[in-house]
Amino acid sequence: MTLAADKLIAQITQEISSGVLRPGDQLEESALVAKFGVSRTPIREAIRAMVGLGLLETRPRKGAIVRVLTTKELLDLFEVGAGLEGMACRLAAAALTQKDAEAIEKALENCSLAAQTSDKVLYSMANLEFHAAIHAATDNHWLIEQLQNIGIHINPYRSLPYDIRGRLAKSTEEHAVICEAILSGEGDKASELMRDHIMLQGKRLPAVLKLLAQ
Amino acid sequence: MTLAADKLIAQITQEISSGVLRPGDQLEESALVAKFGVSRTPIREAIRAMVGLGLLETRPRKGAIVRVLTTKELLDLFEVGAGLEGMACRLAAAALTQKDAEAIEKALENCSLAAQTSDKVLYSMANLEFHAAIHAATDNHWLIEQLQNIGIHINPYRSLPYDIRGRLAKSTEEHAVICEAILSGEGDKASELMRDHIMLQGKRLPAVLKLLAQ
DNA sequence: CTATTACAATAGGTATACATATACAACCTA
DNA sequence: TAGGTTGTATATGTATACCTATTGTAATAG
Repeated sequence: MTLAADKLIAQITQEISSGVLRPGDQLEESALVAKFGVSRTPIREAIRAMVGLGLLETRPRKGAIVRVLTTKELLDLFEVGAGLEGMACRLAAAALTQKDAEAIEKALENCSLAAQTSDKVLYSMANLEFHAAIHAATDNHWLIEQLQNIGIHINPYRSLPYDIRGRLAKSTEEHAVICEAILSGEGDKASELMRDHIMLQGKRLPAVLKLLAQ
Repeated sequence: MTLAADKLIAQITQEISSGVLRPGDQLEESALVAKFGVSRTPIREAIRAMVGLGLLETRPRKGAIVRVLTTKELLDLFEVGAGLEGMACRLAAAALTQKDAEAIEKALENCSLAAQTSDKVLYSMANLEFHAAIHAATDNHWLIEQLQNIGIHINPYRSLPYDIRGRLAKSTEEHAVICEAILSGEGDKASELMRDHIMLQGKRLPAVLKLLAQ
């Protein structure tokens, strides 16, 4: 027996993350009423919750739009994300269990396979799996939540980051070194490697944004 | 013309942060209706927004309570907070302006003065000022938001952390070393010092929680 | 005396009605 | 013809009514 608002939050979040809803898009309550077949009350509750999560923004009497991030804000977000991903590596190295280690290695293997076949969609999934495996290994739920939230925010802006020739193989190599550092307990080293790994993508962000703006 | 829900969010957040509302306290909608003189609609909107912010939690048909953090969750929160505070130092060292430097030094001086007079309330304020000055110097608004949110969460649990003899002076010393590292551009060093500085308080958290539980 | 069930009261979940501000368009005036 | 003002339509903000699930209490049965 889930609440109507919770279902709406999940659905709308998914649409934002997947790019169906794009930054700046207006969310008209009446349209959502028609679309989801519920009254305005749960719609408005979902909207307010997502404002709290930073996914939407509202202006009085102007309704809700999907939050638009400036290039500066996105770079800030990347910076924090890179730092948190690094932190995750450090904590993972310190708290690693056998199960965690196996999950990370499995994900790394999937990355490798996807990179060999140059399958971008598959690689994207394996990439997420790799990072998620590290997150899980931290055993720090607050950190995991923050990283998930940042992922939702960043996702719409990284539609085509893997188009650069040879990037898949390079990225997998970086993953391998990070994985090795975590498994050997070198938390600080893994942390810095991961931060650099993420910031590398952040550096390309302005170019990606230019493409998306066209 | 601010929205009713926004005012409610600010008010209730303040009450949580200041300890008027304690973790686990029930927020009855009818009581809030009576207290604030608005209808249930904006009340519920405020509640949902604060759920998104992580300050409240709701169970279906059971309404909202102030989010209760287990000791584990609080330690996780401290860990992330320490990491982000460290990150703030690193970024501050990299982006420091003259104005920022002066603000940090001013705050450090206030810490020193408060420590000399052993004024715990004054020290608490100066301490916040010191950290806020570093946050501002990062020029990373996302990071600042996260740190503020974590502060709101941690605040209710640190009512009496400065009772340990000599802690004020010691803490100020640590601040001084951190300040020096930032001002001299040693970001990584400042980052680690700050992380240790925060984690030191985190280590004492279980003891503090035991006191609060009595 | 205790345990279980049923009923009632209460509080949250949803729908809808009402109020108001904003935006757009049309018309009037200069 | 251009600009401003006014009116109307629409969408958001707020209030309230209705419904349902949960909880507590009381009564009855074992």
